[in-house]
Amino acid sequence: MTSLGEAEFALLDQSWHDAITPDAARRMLIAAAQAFADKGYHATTTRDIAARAGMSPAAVYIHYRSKEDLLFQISKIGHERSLKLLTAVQDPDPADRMAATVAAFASWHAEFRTTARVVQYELGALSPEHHAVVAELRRKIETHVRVIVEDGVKSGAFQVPDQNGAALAVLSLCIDVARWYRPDGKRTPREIGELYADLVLRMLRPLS
Amino acid sequence: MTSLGEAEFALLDQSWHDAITPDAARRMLIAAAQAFADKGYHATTTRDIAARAGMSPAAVYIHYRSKEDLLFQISKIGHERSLKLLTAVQDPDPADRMAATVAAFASWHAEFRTTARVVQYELGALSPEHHAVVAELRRKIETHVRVIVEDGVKSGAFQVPDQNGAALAVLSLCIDVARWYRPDGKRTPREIGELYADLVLRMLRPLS
DNA sequence: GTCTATAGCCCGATAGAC
DNA sequence: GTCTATCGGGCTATAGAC
Repeated sequence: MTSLGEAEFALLDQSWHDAITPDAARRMLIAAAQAFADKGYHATTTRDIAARAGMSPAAVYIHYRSKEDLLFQISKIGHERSLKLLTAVQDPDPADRMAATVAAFASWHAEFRTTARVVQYELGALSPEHHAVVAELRRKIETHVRVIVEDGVKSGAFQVPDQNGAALAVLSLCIDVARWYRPDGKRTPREIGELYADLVLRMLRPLS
Repeated sequence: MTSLGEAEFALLDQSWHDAITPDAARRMLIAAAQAFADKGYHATTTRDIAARAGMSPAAVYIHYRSKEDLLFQISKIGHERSLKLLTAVQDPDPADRMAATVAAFASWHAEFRTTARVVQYELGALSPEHHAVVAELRRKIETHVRVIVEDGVKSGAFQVPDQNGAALAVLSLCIDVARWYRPDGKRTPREIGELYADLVLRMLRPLS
């Protein structure tokens, strides 16, 4: 494993520390998240996951029911994390709230790109029952952003012809960071958050 | 097959008519594109593809070397199509050119969502040699958009703190349409193009 | 060009020892 | 809780008849 891989493991291990115990279960989940993010769920074998975690293929089934169960845990907790990120922003001014929300949401998709890619691109691999759980979390995320746009339009801070369309574009912009971001790229996650907060405020600001 | 599926087939058949002959090869390629877009490359079996095309599993190998070859044809021609879409816009005014470019690029990702999803989300499944061919086309697409931003900044039509960052955001916004667009959604591809052209011009316009 | 049949391989998941 | 060994099945691709 490269030192970049080790750094990423340490970051993810800290990030998942509260949610998953014991250690072996967490190691397996992080291995799965990295494999799913790299190659996609269907291209990943349970043997891949076990090898990344330094265990035998059968060890996957000690802590998880199936490969899909592993995906569900990553997706569910990942969605809960990103929703919590949004609800933590409490600024009463709509423009400030939008800027802080976009900065947090976009930079999360860069910093936790591994988790974010699983969250955003592997929905279709979930079982119908598990997909329904995650879809409910996604609705909450979408509503949260739409409300900020609506508040801004009410207060006069924003002026857009299509509020739902604008909210869709804001979410889309942040989510797509998980697709193009590379850890060795020019911009840090924080810089991406700042850049995007600025671009979104320009997009929503009233025409002068 | 549903009537929606038949309508989509007719659209794609027309779209691929010039590029792929004979008919059986084109039918197979369209079947593959629909399967890859629905479930992803790795989740799609050659049996799926053949069944969608109404042929036997072995028929895939009459016109294509492998499953990956089928993916490469879709990806390469899809990238060429979307690049051609951009170079067709020739307006001398940077703001008008950007608006027309974004409208065309975003609406293509909606109307040809099936092809676009393969183009944007299955790069990792290409062989290294095939990936290199497609990566060169992607660089041309990125450069094309970056030049419009630069021209607009030079002319004073645009004012942004980070030109590369702004070009990245514009491309990202259009590409992500392929992820969220649904044919039965509220907005037509044309309406999405118009919405996005407006939002992008707001984003790039000088602060007053 | 298209079919049926199948070779050869690898997958997800389980059994049972320790 | 982790291992080795393996089952049953589905996969990509090919062989050979028509």
